[in-house]
This record gives sequence, C-alpha cells and structure tokens, in this order.
Amino acid sequence: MTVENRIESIKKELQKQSYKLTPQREATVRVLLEHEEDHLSAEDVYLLVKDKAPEIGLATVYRTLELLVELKVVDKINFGDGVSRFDLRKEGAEHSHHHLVCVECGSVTEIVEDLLEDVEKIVEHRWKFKVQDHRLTFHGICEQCQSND
Amino acid sequence: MTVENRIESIKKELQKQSYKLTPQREATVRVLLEHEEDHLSAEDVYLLVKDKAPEIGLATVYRTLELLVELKVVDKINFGDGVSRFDLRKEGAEHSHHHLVCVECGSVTEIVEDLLEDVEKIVEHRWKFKVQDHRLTFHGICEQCQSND
DNA sequence: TCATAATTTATAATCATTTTAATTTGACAC
DNA sequence: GTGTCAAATTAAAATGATTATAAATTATGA
Repeated sequence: MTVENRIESIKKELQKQSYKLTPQREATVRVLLEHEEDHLSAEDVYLLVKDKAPEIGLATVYRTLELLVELKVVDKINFGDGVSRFDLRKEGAEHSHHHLVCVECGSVTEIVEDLLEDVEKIVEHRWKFKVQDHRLTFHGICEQCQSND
Repeated sequence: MTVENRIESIKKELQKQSYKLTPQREATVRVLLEHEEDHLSAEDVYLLVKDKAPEIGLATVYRTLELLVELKVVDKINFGDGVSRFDLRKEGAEHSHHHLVCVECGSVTEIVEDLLEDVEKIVEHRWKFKVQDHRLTFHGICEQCQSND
C-alpha cells in the first residue's frame, strides 16, 4: 500500500462522514505516515507539519488528531509521561496494537500481533463485557538494555 | 487484613526507604484504603483527605501519591480522560490489575486475576523483553449497559 | 455571484500537575 | 530542655498540555 493510496483511503473515510481532507489535514496525515514507527506527541506532529505547511496552527493539529482518533484512523495512547501520543492504525486493524516500554532507555517497541484473543474471550464470558478495543502496555527492560548491564 | 494492619505495613515500607508516615500521608493512605474500589483522581483524593485533615495542601497530596507510586503501594492509571487515577495495589500483588472501562456509562470494573501469564511468556521469549509490569485496559460495553439497549 | 457552512488561525483560557520559597515539624546531639 | 539540621508541608506562582473563542478564510452550492 503506497502512501498515496493510504491518503486516498483516509480521504474516503473522512468523506464518508462528510469531513473534508483539507491541505492542513493532509499534511498532518502525511507526517503520521512518514513516522509510523515513532510515537509522536501533538507537539511533535505540529513541528513536523510546520515544515511542510508553515502557516498551520497548533490548534488545527489538535483538532485534526482528535478527528482522526474519532474515525479510528489513529490511536491515542498514553505512556504516563504528561503527553498523549498518536499512532496511525494499521490498515484494517481491528484493535490498537500493543507496546513494550523500556523503563531504562524509554524506547517503545510495537507489537502488531493480537496476543489477546484468548484473554478477550475469557473477559467476554466471565464478565459479560463486550470488548470493543483494548490497550496493553508492558513495562520492563528491552533486549538492548539487558545486554548493556 | 485490617485497615490498621495495612497502614502499619505501609508505614514499614516507607521507613525501609527512610521516609516517614506523616499525619498527612497517613490521612491520604486512609482515604485510599476507604475507596479501594473507586478510581480516584488526585483531586478526588485531595477533597476526601480535606475532610479528615482540612489544612492539607493539594501539592502534598500529589507528592504523597507520587511517593506511593514509587514504592509500588499504589498504581497510577490513566483511562484517557485528562486525569491520572490512583489505585491501592493489593497486598503483595506483583502487577497492577486490569480494568474494564464501559464506553457508555463510564463504569470501571477491576480484574484482579492475572490473565496475562501466557502473553507475558510470549513477549519474554519472542521479543526478549524482561517484563516488570503491565497495564491492560479493555474498552467496551458492560453487562448493565448491554441489557439496557 | 452571493450566501452559508466548515475550517483555520491566533490568542486567550483552562485544567492538571509541578516548582518555588517560606514556614513548620520532628529527630537527634549537646 | 535547647539548638540545629533535614525532611515535610503550605500557599502561591509557574508550567505545560490541551481546549475554547472570536475573527478571518475557504470551500460549496443555489
């Protein structure tokens, strides 16, 4: 899936709900696409978008991100430092993916695999809870930091 | 385990690191003990502590909660609304427990069982990541709200 | 073209949290 | 007991992320 195709598909997603893909929104989406592996804060996104479109305002970035979260195009995650971070959701993925946060170096690794199918079934049966989404984060020491000790 | 015993054991935990259980800290811990099932924000805790000890300051509550998080006596969790919430950790529990957040009524249900043992093993093997703690939250519809439809 | 609604911008406001500086408390040495 | 020092607390101000507001701009459709 090329960048252009993904932009196109996000555009359709927006239009379905009668939102438009304005230049500012497109620039924001492009930044997210170009940094899929990072976990950018709103401020980060803002600064990067400013390179492409210097006249954009911070508030617009916030509103765009909020909109994209609503459309489930991006996930808003929170690692306990004061800021929210924004992740493009993989094309067609049902759930937000998981993260490994290293408490030493602060690195964040993505887990795309859905490891929670069984757990989800248990929750749905035992607690009669209809799961829509989940959020799983492990805190610990990453491989790199283990070997550095 | 009575309230007094738990206070005593938390006191020992503090002293081990040469912190003291001041009256303000004790009042804060008591509030947490009396609201184990709720998920209080710092502000909530502050208001409740104020009933017992009206002269306490908000900053002290924040500092106390921070300290208790450091000692792993309480867990700091975050459900995506703007505030952090604070949960007493069960006596001797290794990990912070899980939560079911209902997107309709906002209720939060606790899961004390550790459902992640298998997942944790996979993560340790496949990603060579040494897990210290985890955070799992499901978002969905609770039993109550399902029947109300 | 004109009118209306959506969007954006810049700025100000808000809210949670942290820092600061001054004061208080408590433990210990004398 | 008194004096001293470090830890803890208080109140107030500062910070930083996020949201709301009002005015200006842009797109849309009759």
